[in-house]
Amino acid sequence: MFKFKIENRVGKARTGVLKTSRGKVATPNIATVATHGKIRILNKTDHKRANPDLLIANTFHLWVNNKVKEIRKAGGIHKWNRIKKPTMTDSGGFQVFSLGWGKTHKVGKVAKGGGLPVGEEMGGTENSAVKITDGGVVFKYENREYKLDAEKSMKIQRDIGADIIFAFDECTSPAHSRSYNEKSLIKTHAWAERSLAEHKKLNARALKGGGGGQALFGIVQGGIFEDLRKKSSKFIGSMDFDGFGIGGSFGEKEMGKVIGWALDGLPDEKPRHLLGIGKIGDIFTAVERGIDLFDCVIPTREARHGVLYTKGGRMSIGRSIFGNDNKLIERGCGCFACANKIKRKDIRQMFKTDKDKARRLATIHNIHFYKTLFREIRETIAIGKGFEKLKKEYGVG
RNA sequence: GGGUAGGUGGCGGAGUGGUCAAACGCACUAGACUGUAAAUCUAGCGGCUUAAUUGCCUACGGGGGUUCAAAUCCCUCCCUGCCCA
Repeated sequence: MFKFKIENRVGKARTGVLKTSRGKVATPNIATVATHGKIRILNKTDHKRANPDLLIANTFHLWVNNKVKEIRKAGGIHKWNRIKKPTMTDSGGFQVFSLGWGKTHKVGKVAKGGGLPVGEEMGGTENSAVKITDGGVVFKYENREYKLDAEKSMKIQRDIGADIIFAFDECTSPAHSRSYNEKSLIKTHAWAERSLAEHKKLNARALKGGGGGQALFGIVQGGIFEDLRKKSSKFIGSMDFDGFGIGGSFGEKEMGKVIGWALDGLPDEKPRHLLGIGKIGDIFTAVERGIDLFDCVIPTREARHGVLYTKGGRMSIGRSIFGNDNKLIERGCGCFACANKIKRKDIRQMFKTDKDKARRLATIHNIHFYKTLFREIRETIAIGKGFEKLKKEYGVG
């Protein structure tokens, strides 16, 4: 089952409800990253404590770690990890970038500043780890080769059995030229058609066999180029996807514009997911342009690295100024750590003496923080006021 | 009492005649992290100074000596570990 209903609107921003067979997700919302099927460092109990609304696992990493067979035998990811939360899987398209050009160019998907590309294929031209052809992609990963394409990604994602899956695409690098993006977009569009066709086949078979259907989201690419983004948006938006992902790379500065172009040709009534974005400021930027869903490693990865989020700002809790800070991580926070009266100086100390525990508590706190952020965003949209004020509360603007 | 191994930065520990303010760890300090190569990575870490890796000063248990030159060789004293009595 998959349904999406928009409930409130303020300008282009909207709230809605996504219904899956694992439950409802109020939007806007963020999927917590659970690459290998569970959130890093958290145990079973911690997952309940953190209680994320939505999870996203990763096709490529589950596949190369030989987990897919196990998952299929167990009857899908929800039975395998025993986490009954609406779940998505990414297609492996991001690894085409992160393990390939991302390493060559030494950049992430959001380049510092903006104004890229700096030049034609800047920062290196040898992408030896990932070979990309019209047909698909060959990854050289840990001394083995893995061949992935649209059909294969769909099959694997079917085996994993998440509620929402993504089309196979190529995420380009922020250092890629216009001409590279043009050629890449042709591939991504062809792969979108192949993904959709394969998915329809597999989904029909699954539904006939009494299994659960999955929703498939197509992905808009096009780099930082207005015409390419709009073209992709129109092309992908006209296809029979259940929802859409905005993928690819850009610079910090042009993010808002790129999101606008990428949403330009999408049907209004279907959900839009901004892939891999999750800094607080970026979330506000995206929500006010009409994004419904996000996913990002920031809350969990930074937690493990000792960054705790509060409305007052990010705290690198290892800093010496917190050595004597008797305040709670955040006053009024209802997360497991704060409810247990963990003080800043305590968790700082714990990062030295019991790192795993500190990382777990920090992860739970940050997930809770993001949940609160999104709940408040939804509330301001629902009552039609307070969005700008909320931005300020979160130190944005 | 005899023997033996040692004493280097906050700690552990390289170095055994010149290129040493001194490898490498740890600790400490600061920074990064945007569809997880990430339980990770970067940088700094004697003092003062400079636009600068620029310049100066202090350091290898204490004292003395050999040498153009010593943490490195010699003498002596002190201290520590271990073994024997």
